[in-house]
Amino acid sequence: MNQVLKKGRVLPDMEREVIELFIRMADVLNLPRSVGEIYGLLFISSDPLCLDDCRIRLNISKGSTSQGLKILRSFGAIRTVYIPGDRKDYYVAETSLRKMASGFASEQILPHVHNGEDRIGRIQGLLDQQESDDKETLQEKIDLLKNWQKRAGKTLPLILKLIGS
Amino acid sequence: MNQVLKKGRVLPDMEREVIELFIRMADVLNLPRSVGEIYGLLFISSDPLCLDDCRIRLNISKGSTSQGLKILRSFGAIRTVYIPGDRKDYYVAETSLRKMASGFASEQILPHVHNGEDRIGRIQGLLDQQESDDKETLQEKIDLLKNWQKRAGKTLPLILKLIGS
DNA sequence: CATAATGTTCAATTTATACTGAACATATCA
DNA sequence: TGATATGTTCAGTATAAATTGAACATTATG
Repeated sequence: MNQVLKKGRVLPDMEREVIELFIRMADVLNLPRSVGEIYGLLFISSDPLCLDDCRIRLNISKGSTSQGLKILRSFGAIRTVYIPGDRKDYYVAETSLRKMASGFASEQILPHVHNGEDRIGRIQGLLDQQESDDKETLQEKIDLLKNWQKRAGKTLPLILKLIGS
Repeated sequence: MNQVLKKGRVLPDMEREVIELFIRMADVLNLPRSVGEIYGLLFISSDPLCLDDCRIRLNISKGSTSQGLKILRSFGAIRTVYIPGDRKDYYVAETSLRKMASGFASEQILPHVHNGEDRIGRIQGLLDQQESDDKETLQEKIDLLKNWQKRAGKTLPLILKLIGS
């Protein structure tokens, strides 16, 4: 099939459905819609696409496309391929669930976990310098938080293991 | 400590921090801010609170409070307690991570998983009734999607197991 | 060096989502 | 029964987030 025609044609039903699927996934993962669209397009595309390919086929702006690709790169959901004699960057979708999950965990989840750790530390500090009649009860609750935190920290890597290759 | 005074006083630093922590958690889980606030307040409160207690202390609207409590009830993050001689509903925070995670999974995650299953079925249908030169490649990709779906379905219950009691 | 090609950034705008508050439903009480 | 207390619903509004597009970097090319 002619490359130019292929890139130029409107999205057929199946591509639409696949992209829609990834839009929903993006939504669940708290990622912008455009990120789902771009990943879906790259996932179903038979060859690498550049920024403009995505922009045109999805009918979204340059800025959104650039941001979207950046986010996808940030957790390893896409990978750059070099095409000789072309200055543009071309992308393909990474298909290893393991890689993506691990990238997503470390880039999008861990920061929140660490943020939570900090905050719990600060809460403990506030309790320590406080004199109150229900100090013990409060301490129990903070201990509960610490326990959740610990379990979250341990479960995350286990999940990645479970997801396998 | 006097019950009336206690309920009426402004939120002290520690409660603020705890609530802030749950606001962040709610954000990660794609839940409205108010849901995090309400859960946080109930979590740190030493006694059950009714809708109006939450509304007043958090300074949010009746509607938000009602909706938030409904969402928290929907996945078992809070529990109603009966207080004799009072017509109001009183709530306490559920503290079993297991219960909450399982409720959250079945109420907030599984519907998306099922939705995805449906869509993948539809995509397979579209491919079946199509004659294209790259049919095999596309079938491989759909198979990949099915594989992800299957692993997601199997991993979810395992996560719940891991989280333990 | 000037021009063109490519990608990034960010202020302004649009869009999606959550929140508000008044009207409503329901239950209790006098 | 009418008045009061409690909670829900939902149309309108406010808020937060994503998107746009033009200006700006950067790099290549003639």
